[in-house]
Amino acid sequence: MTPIASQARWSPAAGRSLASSSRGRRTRDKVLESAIVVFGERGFKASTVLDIANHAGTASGTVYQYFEDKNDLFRCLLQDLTDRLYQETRMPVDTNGRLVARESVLTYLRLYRDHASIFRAWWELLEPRTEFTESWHALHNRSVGQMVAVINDGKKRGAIRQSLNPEITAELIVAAFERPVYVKDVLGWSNEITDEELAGLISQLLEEGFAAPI
Amino acid sequence: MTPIASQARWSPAAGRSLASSSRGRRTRDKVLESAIVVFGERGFKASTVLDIANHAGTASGTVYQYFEDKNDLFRCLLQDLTDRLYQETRMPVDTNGRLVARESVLTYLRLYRDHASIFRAWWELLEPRTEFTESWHALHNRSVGQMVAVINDGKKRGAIRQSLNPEITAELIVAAFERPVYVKDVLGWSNEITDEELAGLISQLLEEGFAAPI
Amino acid sequence: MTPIASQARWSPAAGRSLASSSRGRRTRDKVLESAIVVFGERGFKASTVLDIANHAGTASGTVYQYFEDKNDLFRCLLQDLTDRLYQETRMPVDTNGRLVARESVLTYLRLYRDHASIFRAWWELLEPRTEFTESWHALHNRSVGQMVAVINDGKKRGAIRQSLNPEITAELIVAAFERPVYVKDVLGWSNEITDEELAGLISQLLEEGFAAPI
Amino acid sequence: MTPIASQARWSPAAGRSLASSSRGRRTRDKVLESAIVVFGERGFKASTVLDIANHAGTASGTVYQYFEDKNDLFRCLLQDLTDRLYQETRMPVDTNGRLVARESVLTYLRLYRDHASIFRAWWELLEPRTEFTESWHALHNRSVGQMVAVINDGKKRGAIRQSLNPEITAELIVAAFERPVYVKDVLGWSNEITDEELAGLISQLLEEGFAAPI
DNA sequence: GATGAATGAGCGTTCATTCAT
DNA sequence: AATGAATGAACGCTCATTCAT
Repeated sequence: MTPIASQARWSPAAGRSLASSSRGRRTRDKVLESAIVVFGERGFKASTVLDIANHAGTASGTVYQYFEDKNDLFRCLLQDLTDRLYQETRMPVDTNGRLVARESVLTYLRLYRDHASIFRAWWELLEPRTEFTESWHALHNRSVGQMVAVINDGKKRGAIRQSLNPEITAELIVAAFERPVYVKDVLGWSNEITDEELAGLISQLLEEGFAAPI
Repeated sequence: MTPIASQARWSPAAGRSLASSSRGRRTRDKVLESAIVVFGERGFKASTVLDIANHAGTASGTVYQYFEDKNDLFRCLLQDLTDRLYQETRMPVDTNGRLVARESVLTYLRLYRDHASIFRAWWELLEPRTEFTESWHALHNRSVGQMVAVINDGKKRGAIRQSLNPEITAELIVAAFERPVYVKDVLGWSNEITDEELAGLISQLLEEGFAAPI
Repeated sequence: MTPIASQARWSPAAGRSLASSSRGRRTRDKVLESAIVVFGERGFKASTVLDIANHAGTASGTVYQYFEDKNDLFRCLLQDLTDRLYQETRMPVDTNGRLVARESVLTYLRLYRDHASIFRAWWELLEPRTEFTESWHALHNRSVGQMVAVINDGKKRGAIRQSLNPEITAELIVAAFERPVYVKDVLGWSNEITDEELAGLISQLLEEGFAAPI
Repeated sequence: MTPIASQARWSPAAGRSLASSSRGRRTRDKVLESAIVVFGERGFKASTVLDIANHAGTASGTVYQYFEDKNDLFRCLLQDLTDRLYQETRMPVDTNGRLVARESVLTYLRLYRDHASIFRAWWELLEPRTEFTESWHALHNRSVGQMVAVINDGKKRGAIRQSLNPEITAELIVAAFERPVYVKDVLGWSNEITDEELAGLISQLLEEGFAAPI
């Protein structure tokens, strides 16, 4: 449906290892985990390599054994995240073979929340345009593409009005659930919306709209 | 409806002038304009005071004649923007006395586009929580509040289903038009949505939903 | 007795005027007075030319009409002070023709207090060695010289033991009254010593010593 | 007698190390030594961090590995000094159990001379009132307190006249030996006074006064 | 005479990155 | 594999001084 991110998968940069010993692997993992925590707490730019190393209980130089630079560290983190995202967010189908948005939205919200730290850094790095922009775009396109599929399915079934532009509508729908979760989970501003309410509203919107029943 | 931002208006910090001579006013304006351009190009954090000064054709020290620091410069820019925003985005009423979202959304989109540079910096500064968070929140609440009014109006008229939670729905609607314009105008990723289409969809969503007519 | 400061008297530097019009004279005076106040409040280095100009109600450029630079401004102030000091602190003589220290010390203390602002800046400027060091030295030598005279007079009269080295003793005596007044009036640390007590002790020290009467 | 300085002892600020390797310790020591030299040459304010780093043969950043800022560097230097001062300047007692000033003054003078650079910076930092004022005050009070003890002891023995106010007199005596050493060793103006002469005079002053023997 | 806008050298400080151990 | 000391470019900001008006 939507093209998979075309960029090369992350792999250790020249001169950096993937840790062959188990001791090395443990250290590398600690660094990665610490990066998630620290990025989540302070954002990407405000996190220093020393912060991350300290949190991992290693020396700052150790980070550079496994990662070329701060960006490379994040690149690796991001690879993990997008892998999971691409695996876990598939468009579900209901018992009648209809594509349904509800489950998909719920999954997305859950993943977002679970990886809020990384999303936080990711957003920060979209601007000014960086190497991370493209992967974000790819993911976004995928979400939109899934929503387009739902809309087209609905149209075929006669449940959604034919005049609707699927792409634009999908963009709008995706925005409608992505933004609140960003504000809530990334910026940490508690709004009162639960995932269920959000997913419910999105479904309703697609299936019945907000108009009063006749 | 929604409380107006309570924070103090911007005024020159202690020791900074508002430029009494016309030469000074011209310089100050150049600095302000340059800040808009440079912030728009590189974002807030990546823009150095020297970048701005160079673009304005002045020495870096000149910036500090008029502004206390980089934040103060942005604060001033933001004041201008929010002033315009609060003035120009009022909820319009149609000939039958109904609140209508369409015009309001269009105005919002236009202002956003005109001041994309500032919005860009603003978003960047929301994280981690800064002094600019509150004013953003205030503006956001205002947008949501206006949308709540539209929904309640629709309910009273029997055009919107009674079961709808106005606050949550409004939040979702605002997200639906704010996000695309952010992505398009701030991040500069051309999507294919025109303002009219967006505003039209929002209206339709509120008035008829997306469901196929029976 | 002691050589008068040998350096040139202060006069307006090249390109600076002594104010010919009365308006100019008024401005110049305001600047001078403000400098005293501001130096007294913040010390020399921490006082900016703008501080002084603001306090005088003039523009910063105006200061440079009359003074070459910040140092020159202080140089002028210092000239006034040393003029007064050299005029007013003469070694007094009692009815029997004996040189007496008491009055001299009191005068010194009073002048010090009246011009604490300038002394404050002066001390600050002694380090690292500056052009103001020499004049300070000259004044100090004068004080010491006067004290030497008192001691020699006392010796001649048989009131002070012959074995005493007049120069060293004088140095010590001058220190004994200068330091407390510096700490009190310049640094502003209230100690409990009044001028009278100090002068009295100095006299007693010279005339009777601290030893218990036999 | 006099309360010991109550402030916290110096320890590396957050994020600064005490150098765990011997190479680091060597560097840190070089920085400390250089600071003493440079402060001694130019005073505190006029010494830049780069001056110190250059003198130590390191990069400016290296200074910040060990010290939070210029003040912190001085704070550390001061700790060393006051430690030695408090250890080494105790009020000595003669064979008859009498408190004697002579040795105490000599010790003080020696320490002062050995650490003239630091005293120089210290004095500079007393004005305007800084964090270093309190510790200076504490040390000064200690000196005065010791002198008060000597005077009271002398009174008890009947060697010093009863009418003398011990506090004021002590203040004056301390000034009498502190000031000349400051002028000589800190400001570097050679006066002709040797430590022995100074200490001798102070003793004589206390024990016999300056009056001629009857 | 007076103004105040403009300058820019210079400072303190940060932090990603390197590299000897 | 891990360390942490060392680096130095780069930034934000200050302020004495100049000069066109």
